Amino acid sequence: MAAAKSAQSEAGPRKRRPRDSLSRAVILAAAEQIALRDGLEGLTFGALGTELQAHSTSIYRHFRDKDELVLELIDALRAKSYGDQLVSTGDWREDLRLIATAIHEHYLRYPGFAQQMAARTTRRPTEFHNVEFALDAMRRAGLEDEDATLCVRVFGNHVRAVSAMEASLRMLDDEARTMDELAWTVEYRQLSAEEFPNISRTSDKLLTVGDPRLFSEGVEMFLDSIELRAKRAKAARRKRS
Amino acid sequence: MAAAKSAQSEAGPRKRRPRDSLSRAVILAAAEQIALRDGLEGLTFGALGTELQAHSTSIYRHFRDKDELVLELIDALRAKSYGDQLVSTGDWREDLRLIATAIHEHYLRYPGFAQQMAARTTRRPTEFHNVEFALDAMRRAGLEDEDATLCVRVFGNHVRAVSAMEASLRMLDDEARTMDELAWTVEYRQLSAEEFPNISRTSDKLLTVGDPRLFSEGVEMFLDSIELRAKRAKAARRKRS
DNA sequence: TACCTATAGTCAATGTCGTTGACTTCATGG
DNA sequence: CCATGAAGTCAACGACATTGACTATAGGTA
Repeated sequence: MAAAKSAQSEAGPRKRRPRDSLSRAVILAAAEQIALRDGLEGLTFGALGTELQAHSTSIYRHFRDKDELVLELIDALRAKSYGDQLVSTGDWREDLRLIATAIHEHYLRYPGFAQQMAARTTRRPTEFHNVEFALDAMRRAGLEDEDATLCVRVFGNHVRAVSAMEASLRMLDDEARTMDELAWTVEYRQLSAEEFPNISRTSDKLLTVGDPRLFSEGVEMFLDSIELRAKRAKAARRKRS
Repeated sequence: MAAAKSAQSEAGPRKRRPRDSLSRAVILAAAEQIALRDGLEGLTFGALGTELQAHSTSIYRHFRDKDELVLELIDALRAKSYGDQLVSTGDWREDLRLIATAIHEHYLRYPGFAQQMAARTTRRPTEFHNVEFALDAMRRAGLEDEDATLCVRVFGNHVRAVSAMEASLRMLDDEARTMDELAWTVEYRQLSAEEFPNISRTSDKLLTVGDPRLFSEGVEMFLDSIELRAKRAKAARRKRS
């Protein structure tokens, strides 16, 4: 109730931040701290202000709006997380597993950003590098350029979309998640055998939603499918010549 | 400036809604109208109040909070959209295409709900029916129960996740979407051929993010992969006996 | 050195949300 | 015919992003 006007914990006439002590880099670092600690929903201008010991609206001197800040943050996190890990092993299957795993783990590390990371194109070095890396693996698998560009997109969409969905599962409140998981181990076993014969027969084998095997098996199925396409292309080439 | 206190467009002392004229069903119908017209972001309690000609907070007499309302709405839309369309053709590939297409189209029809529809388990008849339908197709494809349950999940996750991602693309403001699409037709063609040889070579063949071929090709790749698994299982059975 | 000015940080205010608690109305049934 | 409580209303709250007016200050210029 004394003199302290704003939410400064200690007394004293809260001082103004020194000039030029804020910058995009400083703000992004603070944003990363908050995102790691509280998730994306905790990343508000208010929280940023507290973290920076600055007024929340000072951020508008450096970013046009929150969207611009979030996009920059996504790119920074991506570069830091797997920007330097993508080194070819020489084995195309292993390389595609590598990039899929890197993206999957990255999304699960920042589940609050997963949705935006999956859907948007950042057109930044990290993204270019990913595409180049995957295209090269596809070529070594034996795909023609047409198939390679198609498969890069289909495979990339799969990896990003499924990772984002898994991530969004982890963002649910405990109550909702528990209910959802329970459904697959309880409710599906109680369905009538006449109406749902296949579910009844296999109900003890049904996987729960977040089962870790799902992602890796999905990747393997794509790899098989790519190999099949390469064989077909090879056969077509032989026939033509 | 006259007597009208609230935002009623016409004069007159806005009347109270007759007792018991609201119900979950009435509110859900209004919510669907708004969702169709303005998308999920337009579905606010304020908008619901206007649509119903009722006070926004009256809704709390029928739904605990907004989340409960949204989940109910998702289920209603799903049942209406493809609850009765899933009739087997006898051809397992065609059946899996059928359910994939139904889900894909449904998600694109309600892009604002796609994220929530993809991630959450509703454990309602429509969902049970989908699983049963897909399991049956897998069995007819020749998969053992272990593989069938796995593939149902992997395939289902793929379809829902990719559809949700495509849907979320359509939710971006025009500005962001235009920029993102332009990237694939312009910026990727300007990358240096030394640093990104594969991109340079294939840049005229790169598909744009929302290309309709991507979804159907992804489905076909999965179908090929499922067929391959079935063949392997058959071979293993023959060997064993 | 003393002043100017562009810029960075601050602050108060606005508008949009979801949600709450205190009201008012009114159909029912004792 | 009044008491009860459920259904609709309303004002207010707190969180949020964003805006425009302000104020202090670093760096250049006279």
